[in-house]
Amino acid sequence: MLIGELAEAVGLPSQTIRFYERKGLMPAPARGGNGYRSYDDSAVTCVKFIRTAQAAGLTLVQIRSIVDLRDQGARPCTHVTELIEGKLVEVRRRMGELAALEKELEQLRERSQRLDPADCTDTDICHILAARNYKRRTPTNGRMPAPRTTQATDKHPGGPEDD
Amino acid sequence: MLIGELAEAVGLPSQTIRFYERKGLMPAPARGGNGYRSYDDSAVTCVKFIRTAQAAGLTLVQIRSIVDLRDQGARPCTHVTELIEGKLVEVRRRMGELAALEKELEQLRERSQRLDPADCTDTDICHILAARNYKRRTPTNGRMPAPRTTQATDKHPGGPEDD
DNA sequence: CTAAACCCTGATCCGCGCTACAAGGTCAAG
DNA sequence: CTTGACCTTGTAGCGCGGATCAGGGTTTAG
Repeated sequence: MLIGELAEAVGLPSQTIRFYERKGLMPAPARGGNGYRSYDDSAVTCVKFIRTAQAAGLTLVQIRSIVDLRDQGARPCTHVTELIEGKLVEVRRRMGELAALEKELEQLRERSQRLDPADCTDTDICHILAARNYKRRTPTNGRMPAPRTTQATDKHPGGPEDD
Repeated sequence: MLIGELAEAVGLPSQTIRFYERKGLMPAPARGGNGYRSYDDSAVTCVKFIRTAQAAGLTLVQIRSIVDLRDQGARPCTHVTELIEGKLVEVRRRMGELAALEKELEQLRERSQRLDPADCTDTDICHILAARNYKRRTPTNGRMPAPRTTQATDKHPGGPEDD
C-alpha cells in the first residue's frame, strides 16, 4: 500500500501521514525498491487510532506518549485512563470559563442595546467596551504574567486577581 | 509619561505596549528629544480599552478593526455590537463542542473501567481508544480544517483562493 | 518523447499573543 | 567615572497541527 492509498483509506492528505511519522506517531514503514513507503493494514489501524485519540481531545504529544508505551511492550491502559481523566478536568474547566465569558458577552450585548451610539465619544474609543471597571483578567486564556527580572510591572491598579 | 510608567499604570510589561503599537492598536505616541515615547492619559484609556475588549474574547485583529474605524472618524458601535454577537455565537458553539467532548470522555472513562487491561492487544495500540467506530471529525479544536473535500491528494488542483 | 500523477526529502510558513534576546543610547545617583 | 535602571530598534521563539513550497525522482499513459 502506497502512502497515497493509505491517505485515501483514512481520508487524510499524504503529507499528514508523513507528518505523523516524523512526530513518532507512526512506525517507519517498509520501503519499496524505489524508496516509496509501503504500508500494511496495521497502518490504517494506527492512523485511525491517532484520529480517535485526537477526537478525544488528546494532543499529538500525548498520543505519542501512548504509542511509546506500546513500543516499549507495556500496556498503556492506565496511562490512557489518566490522560482521559485529565482531559475531562480540562474540558470542564474550559466550559466554566466559556460560561463566564458568555455571561459577560450577554451583558455587553444588552448594554449595547441600552446605550445610544450618539453618546459614543472619541475618548472612549467605544463606550460599549469602555473600561470603567477595568479588571485585569485573562480572556479565558489562562496565562500568567510571568515572573520578570525587571520589576517594572508589578503593580496592578484593578482589584486582586485570583485565577 | 514614559512607557515604563504607562506600563506600570496598566499592569503590563512595556514590551506589550510596544507590541500593541506595532500592531496598530495604539497610536504612535509623541517622542521626547531623546527619542523616548511620551504618553498622555489617553494612552491609559487606550490600553484599558484593549484589555477590556480582550476580556470580551475579541482578538487583537478584531480590536484593531474597531480602533481603525475610530481613526477614520466613524462610531464603531454597530461594528462592536456585531463582533460581540458573533463572539457570543462562537462561544456557544464551542461550549456545545466541549459538551459533546465531555460526553465522549465520560464514555471513554467508563469504558476504561469496564475493559480488562489484560485484553489490550498490540494490534489495537490501546483498546480503550480502539477505532472501531471511526468518524472523521475535527478534534473539537475550534479550528476549521478548510472545506477540503478533496481526498488525500498531495497536489490539489488550485482551488479558489480568497484573501 | 512528453506530460501527468505519483513519490521523496527538507525547509519554511500559518495564526495567536505575546516574550525574550541582542546591541546599543540616555540619564540620574554615587 | 561608573553603575544600573531605564529607553531604543530589530529579530526570533513559543506551542499546536499541520500546509505549502522547492527541487527533485519514478511510473504510466498517450
